Amino acid sequence: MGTPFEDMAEIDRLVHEPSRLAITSALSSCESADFLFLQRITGLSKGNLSSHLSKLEKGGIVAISKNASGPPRTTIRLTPAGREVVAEHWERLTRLRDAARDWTASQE
Amino acid sequence: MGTPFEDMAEIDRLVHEPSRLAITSALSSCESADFLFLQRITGLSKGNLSSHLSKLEKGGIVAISKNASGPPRTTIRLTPAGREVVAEHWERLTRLRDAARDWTASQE
DNA sequence: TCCCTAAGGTTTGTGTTGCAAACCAGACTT
DNA sequence: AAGTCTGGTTTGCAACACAAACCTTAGGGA
Repeated sequence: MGTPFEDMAEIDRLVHEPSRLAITSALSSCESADFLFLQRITGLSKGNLSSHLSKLEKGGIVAISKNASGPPRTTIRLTPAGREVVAEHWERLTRLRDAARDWTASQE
Repeated sequence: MGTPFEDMAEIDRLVHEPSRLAITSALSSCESADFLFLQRITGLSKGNLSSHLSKLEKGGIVAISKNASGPPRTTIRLTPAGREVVAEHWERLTRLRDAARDWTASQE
């Protein structure tokens, strides 16, 4: 029920935001990645990356682990739930795009 | 140059926002649509729809025309430039998703 | 003619974001 | 001791999304 257009209202803005879309996409192709690696491939500043990761963590999308002793080093991975949310998000986008392509019905 | 992840930084937030993604998608499948029609299929409130349309208009994505006399009636269509921006946006998203799928290189 | 209502928008107010820039702090190196 | 690398937090601000209040024109009834 509801057009794919209405469906967009339910989109998950947590994942949809461009920087976070980049982060989750990068993570979805690997088991885990560390902070500096994510920073390099996304081009984000560390402050920015840090706050995006905090939001993703709070939302249960990623898990963050730091090694307590030794040099600071942070490892990030998608949680199983996060992996699902990300997949669902892409499916929603795909549905919308396909609907836009195929949809020529009752306009008035 | 630059990974598709970095590429996301250049995403057009004007189009990327969920409601506007729905609006532009709906418009891309038809020549033009009127205000009430867009409101029905997107499920947006009129106030909200109005402000989204204003932003899209200011950004050159859509053209808005109103019939001066008679009952109020507003017609919206994608501009040629807007059609291009929207297409480019979807291509960028597709590139990102495909990259996430295919990309298993050098994760140190 | 004068209200009344409804359609179709626009404006305003408010809380939330995203971002840059500044600051902080532990561990190694020299 | 000084410097650098790592991984952050905090602060300040401008832009945004949304809801709710407001405005305007058209037509209907008395």
